[in-house]
Amino acid sequence: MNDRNTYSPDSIESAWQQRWEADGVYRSKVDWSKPKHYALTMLPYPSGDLHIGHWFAMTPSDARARFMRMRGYNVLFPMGFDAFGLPAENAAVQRGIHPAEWTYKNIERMRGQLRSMGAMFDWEREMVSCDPIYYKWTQWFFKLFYENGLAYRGEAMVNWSDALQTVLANEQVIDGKDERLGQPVIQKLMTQWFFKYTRYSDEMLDFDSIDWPEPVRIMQTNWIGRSEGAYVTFKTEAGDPLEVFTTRPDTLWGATFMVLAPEHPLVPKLTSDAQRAAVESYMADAARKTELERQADDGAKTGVFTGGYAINPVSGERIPVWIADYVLINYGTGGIMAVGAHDTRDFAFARAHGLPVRMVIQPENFPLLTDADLHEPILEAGRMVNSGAFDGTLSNGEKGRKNPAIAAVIDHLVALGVGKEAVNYRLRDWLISRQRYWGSPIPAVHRADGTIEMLPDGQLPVELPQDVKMGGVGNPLKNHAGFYHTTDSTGQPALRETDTMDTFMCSSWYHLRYLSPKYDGAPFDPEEAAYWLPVDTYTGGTEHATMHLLYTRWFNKALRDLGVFDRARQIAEAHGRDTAGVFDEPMRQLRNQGQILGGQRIGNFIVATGHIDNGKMFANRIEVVPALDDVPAGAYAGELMKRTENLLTLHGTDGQTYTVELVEGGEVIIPNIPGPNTVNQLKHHLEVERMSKSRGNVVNPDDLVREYGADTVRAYMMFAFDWSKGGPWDNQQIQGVVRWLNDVWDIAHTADLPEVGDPAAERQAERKLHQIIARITKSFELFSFNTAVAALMEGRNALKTPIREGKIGRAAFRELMSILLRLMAPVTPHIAEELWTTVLGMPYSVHQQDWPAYDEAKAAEDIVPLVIMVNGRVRGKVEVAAGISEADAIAEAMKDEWVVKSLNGGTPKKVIFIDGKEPKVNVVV
RNA sequence: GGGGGAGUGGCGGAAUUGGCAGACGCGCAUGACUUAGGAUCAUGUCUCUCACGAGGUAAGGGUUCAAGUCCCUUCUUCCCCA
Repeated sequence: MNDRNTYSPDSIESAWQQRWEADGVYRSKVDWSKPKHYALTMLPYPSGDLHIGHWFAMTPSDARARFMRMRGYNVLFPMGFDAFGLPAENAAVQRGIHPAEWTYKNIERMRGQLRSMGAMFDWEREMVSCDPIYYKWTQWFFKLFYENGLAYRGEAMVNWSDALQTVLANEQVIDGKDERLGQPVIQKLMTQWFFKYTRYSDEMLDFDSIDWPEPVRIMQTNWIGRSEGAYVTFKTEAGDPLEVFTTRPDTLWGATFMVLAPEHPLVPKLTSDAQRAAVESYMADAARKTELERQADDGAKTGVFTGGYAINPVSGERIPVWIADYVLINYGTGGIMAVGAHDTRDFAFARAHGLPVRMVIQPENFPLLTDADLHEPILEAGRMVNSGAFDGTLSNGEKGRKNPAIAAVIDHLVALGVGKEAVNYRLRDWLISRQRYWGSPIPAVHRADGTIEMLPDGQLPVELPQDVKMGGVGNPLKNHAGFYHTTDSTGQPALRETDTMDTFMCSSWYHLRYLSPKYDGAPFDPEEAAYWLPVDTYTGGTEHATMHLLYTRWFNKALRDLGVFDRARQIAEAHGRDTAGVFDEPMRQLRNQGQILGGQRIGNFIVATGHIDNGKMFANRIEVVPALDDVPAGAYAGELMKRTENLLTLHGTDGQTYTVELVEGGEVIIPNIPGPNTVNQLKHHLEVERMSKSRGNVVNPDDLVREYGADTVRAYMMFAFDWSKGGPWDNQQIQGVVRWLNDVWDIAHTADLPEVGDPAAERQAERKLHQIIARITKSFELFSFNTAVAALMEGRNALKTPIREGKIGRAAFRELMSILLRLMAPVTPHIAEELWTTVLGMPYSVHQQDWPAYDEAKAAEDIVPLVIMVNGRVRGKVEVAAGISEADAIAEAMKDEWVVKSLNGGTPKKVIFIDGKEPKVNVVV
C-alpha cells in the first residue's frame, strides 16, 4: 500500500496556480467573436485576513465563472479591494501605524490568501480604491456631479464629540458615548455634501430589465418608499403657513391636532409662554438622542404641547400643535397633520396625550363611533363622513388618484389654493461627506468670499497627505497646515475642503475600473466597456441590499445621463451590438449568498444573579467577566451562546445550557462600556456572530487549506450549505469531501485496466455520467452548488465499483474520466488539472476545455419502475420499458394485486396516469 | 415598530409545473480485513409494529385523485431596516 500514489494537495496546488498564472490561462481579453460574461463578486475590505465567509462568497462564484467559461463564454472575473474606511483609522489610533501602511500590508497578505483559493481572478485587472490612480477618478466623478447639479451643500445632523472635537460614525457611538473616552456625544447640525439621490427615485423603482431576487427588490422598493398624496397648507393662528404632506387627504376633516419636529422653525413662534419651559426642555432632550433612538418605537410616544394652534384649511377648525421627536425635521416637511381615527401612530399619540380623535371614514356595515368608543384606528376602506360636502364619497383603500375620495379632496384643495397633489419619498439625498481622514478627498477649495471652486482635472487627484497625526483631537486634515491652507485658481488664499467621501462612493463604480485599472484617459477604457458592460452576474451578501446596491444603481444612471458611456455605446454599436437598455443598469443579474456564522466565542463569560424559577434564571444583574473564578452561589455562569431580545442562553462549564432572562430594570455590566447598559449592548461584544475579524471569532481558512487543500475547502463550502442561506460553521462533514477526492484520485490512477470491459457496466456508467452532466449544468445555472457537488459524488459512485471490479475497459475509462474531470474542474480546479493533464495525459489545460456535451440518448434509461398508487398511496411497483404508453401502463396497474383487491370486482372511480421519466398510475376507488 | 426569509431524520441538506418525502454526505450500528484503527470494504440507519401494516415534512384546519409544495389560523426562529 505504501507505494500507492496518494492524493496530497500541497504537492500539486501551488504548482498549478503558478503555471496557470505564468501561462495567462485566466487573462480575459476583449474578443468580439465570442459572447462575453462579466462575473463579479463583491470585493473584500482589507481587514487583515481572509475569513471563511470570503471563501463561502467567492469560491462558488468562481466555480460558476469557470463553468460559464467552459460553456463558451469569454469570462471576466476580477478582484480588488475596497480599501478606504474606518477600521484603518482605528488601527492607526490603537497601534500608531499609518492607515495606508496598515491597509497595504493587509492587502498584500490577502492577495496571497486569495491566490491560495485557486480562483480564476485576472490579477492584471486588480483595483484598490485607496490608490491615487483609483480615487483620482472617484474625485473626477464627484466634480462631474457637482458641475451638473447632482452634488450640493446642505445641512445634516452628525454625532459630535466635544471631547474629541470630531464627528463620529454611528458605530463609534455606544449608548450616547464615544467608544474611545466614554464622553457624551451630541447631535449637531453641520454643512455637508449631498448627492441628489432622489433624482432617480422613480427609475430605481423599476426592476423590469434586471433579474434581481424578489426580497432585494422589495427591500429597495420599501427603502425608496414612494408615497402618493398631497401637500396641504394649514395656517397658524398668527397667520404663518404650515405645510404638511399626507397620503390621506381624504381624512383631512379628521385632523384633530398637528405634530411638528422639535427643530421645526415655527416652534418658537407657536410656543405659548405657559408652555415655553416644557418645550425647551423637550427640545434639549431630543438633541441628545440619535435619529435611531428617536424613531425607536417604545409604545409610549413622548411629546409636548406648544400652546399654539393651527387652522384646518377645509373645516376652519382650530387644532392644537404639538412637538414630538418621532417627527424628523429633515423628512417630508418636518411636520404632520394627525388623524388619530385612521392612523396607527397618530392614534397611539392621541391616546397617550388625551387628544381627541374623529372618525371620518366609515367602512360598510360598521357603526359610526364616537371618540370614546374608538378603541383602535380604522384602516379599512369606507365612505367619508363628518366631512361636510364630501360625505358619502368612496374611499376605496387605494393610494393616490385611484382613490375617489383622495382625488376629490385634492381637487378641492387645489381649487381653494391650499394644497396640491404630490409624491413623497422616504428616500433622502445621499450624504456623502465624512469628517474623516481615510477616504477620498473632495476636490474643492473654499475661497475667502465663501464661494466654492472645483480643482481643474489636471490637478486631480487631490492626494491625502501622508504626514498626519492620527488619534489626537480634531480633524487631522484640518490640523495639517500644508493640506488645509491652499490657493484658488487665481492664486488667492483659500481653504481646502477637508471632508472626505463616503466609501460607498468608491464601491459604486469599482466594476467599471476593473475594465482598465491603469487607464489614464478616463475612468475606464471605452473599448473595454463597450465589450464587457454591463455586469452579467453579481454575487454577494444581502446586507448590501439597500445601501451599496442602490447607490451603484444611482451612480450608473447618473453616468449614463452625463454621457460617460456614450463612447462605449458607439463602439458597441459599431460592432453590431444592440445597446438598447444596456447602460441603464449596472448589474443584470444579482444573486445573494447567506452568511456563515461563527461558533461559540471563547474568552468572555457571563455571571447572572437573580431568582430561578422552573430552571430559568430571572436575573436582576448580568455581568461580563474575564474568567469564571468566583461564581457566587446560586448564580448562572457560562459562555454566552445566544441572545434574542432579553433572553440569553449560557453554556456552562459543566456542559449544561442555561436560560437567563433579564428582568425589567435589571443591570448589565460590561467592563469596556461604562454606565448603564442594555442587553442589546452585549451584542457588540459577545454574541454568536457573523464571522469577521473585528469580532475575533474566526475559523481560519489558511489552516483548513493547510490541512485539507484548497480543492477540498472549496468543494466543502459549496457542498455543506444551501448557498443562499449559509449557516453556522461546522467542519464535521468535510470528511465526505476528503473521501470523494481521494477516491477520484485513486480511480484516475487505476493501473490494471482491461483492454475490453463489460459492455453492460460501461453502458451503465456512461448513462449515469450523462445524467449528471444535465444535473450539474442545471445546478450551476440555478446557483445550487450543493446539488452540483452531490451529483459529482454520484459520478464517483458510478465509476468506483465497476472500475475496481475490472468491468471498465481502457477506452471507456478514458471517455468517462474525461467527462468527470471536466465536470469537476470548476469546483476543484487543481486536482482536476493534475489528473487530466499529468495523469491521463489529456491536452492542457482542463480549464480551457469545453463543458461535456449532454447526450439525451446516452442518459436515457431502458427500464423504469412504474409506480402504482391506490387513492394516492403507493401500493406497488413494476418494471416496465421506458416510454410506456398510457394504455399499457394502466393495463399493467390493473393487474396489480392491491388494485384488484381494492376494486373488489368493481370499476375504479377514476384512473390517472402521470407521464414522465418515472410514470405513475393512480387508481381512485 | 416596519420589512424580508426559514421551520423536512441524530446533523448538514435534497425534492421544476402539486406526482414514490428523505437524493448526496456526515454521524451512528453491525460485520469483514488473522492485532489495533480517527484507514478501508460490506450491510443497515424517519417513527411505531415480530409481522401484515400504520403514521410521518413546526401545530391545527382546508382545497385536491394526489400537498413538504397551494389556501387559512397559530407557534417558533433568523436576517435586514428604522
